[in-house]
Amino acid sequence: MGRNSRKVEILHAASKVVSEQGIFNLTLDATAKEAGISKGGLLYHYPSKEALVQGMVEHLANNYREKIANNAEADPVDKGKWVRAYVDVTFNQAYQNKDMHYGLLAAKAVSSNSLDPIRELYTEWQHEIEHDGIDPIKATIIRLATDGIWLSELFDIYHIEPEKKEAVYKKLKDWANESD
Amino acid sequence: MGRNSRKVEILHAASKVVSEQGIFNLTLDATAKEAGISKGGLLYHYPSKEALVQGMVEHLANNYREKIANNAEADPVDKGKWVRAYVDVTFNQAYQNKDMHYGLLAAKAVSSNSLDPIRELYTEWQHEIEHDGIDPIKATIIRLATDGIWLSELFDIYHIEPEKKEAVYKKLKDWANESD
DNA sequence: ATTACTATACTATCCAGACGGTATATTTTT
DNA sequence: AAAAATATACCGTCTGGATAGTATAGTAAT
Repeated sequence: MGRNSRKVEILHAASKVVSEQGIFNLTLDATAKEAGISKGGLLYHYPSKEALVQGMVEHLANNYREKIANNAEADPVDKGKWVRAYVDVTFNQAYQNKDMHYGLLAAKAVSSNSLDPIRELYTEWQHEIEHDGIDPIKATIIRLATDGIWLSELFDIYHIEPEKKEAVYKKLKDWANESD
Repeated sequence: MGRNSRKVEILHAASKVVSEQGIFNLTLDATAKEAGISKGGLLYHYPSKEALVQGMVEHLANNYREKIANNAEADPVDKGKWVRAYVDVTFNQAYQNKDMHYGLLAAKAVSSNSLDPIRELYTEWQHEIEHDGIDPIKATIIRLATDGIWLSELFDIYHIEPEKKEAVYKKLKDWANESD
């Protein structure tokens, strides 16, 4: 219970299954096997598949929320700090650990309300971004463009060359720094 | 054979199943029932579930490609016409018929290469957008922001108020018109 | 001794795909 | 033109394998 509890390990295993074998293979058996426990053990922690997916979503939402909040807090400049935090975290941190992607896909596949924690999160961020001291429409566009990058990674649809991606990142950051 | 062939009707039925019941319920039975034919009849047209999803993806990719191309061709101003076409179609036409969404989700769920037609499509567009007479980075950002809107609709994650969405749309169009 | 956890065995359901048939054109042969 | 052959477009049933979830009998730790 004290350490990185088993429940979190199971969540990571589930993400790994989705990432390597696709949503349709996110079965209780596959997750248990990946986590190195028995199916019974898995069901002890998450009594149903839906509960497992719910756990994935809640975990990633909390993680993401914390990352962005920390990033915004650490920013010495107040104006535009939430927008910058959103851009920074999504560009630089979200890709290492793609749990966000797979959790989202799993949640979308399983049921509509399993996405509720994500909805809540986005509502919070949208509020911060619109009251961040910069033009709210411009701030929203910066955020949307960041989401666009994220979409392309999520579906693995197209790849912007690294230099181009870097240039996009720089320009978005510039905009988040401009007075208006 | 002459009219809106049965195969297309089946594709729409499959999209409807995904939209109303989620990916996990995209079964051959459910699709057949929705299309008003028997399972055997369905399998006559699409010999496997994978073939069905492949059909969905190809159909929506062709549709989308055509829409954007028509829009770009109809634009009297050459500079920025592809960017404007992308923004216009995605904002104003893609949402009515959400086949794009569900087809994409189904493809992502089924297998990696079933997304190939979409990849090809995006590669084409990216090329046009980067050679559209406006700053390629700015053009890319406009496109990414448009994708961001699309992501939010796809996952039904958050809703920007209509006036705000309209303002975003206007600003993106403005940018696509600037000389820069 | 209670809690946290594991493992095995089992049930009931679901689903993809195969298969054998039917009905109705269309084409070819005679 | 009649008969025979072929192609197209379905229908309904069956089966084998997979899967969610249950039941239960345990073990290890605190």
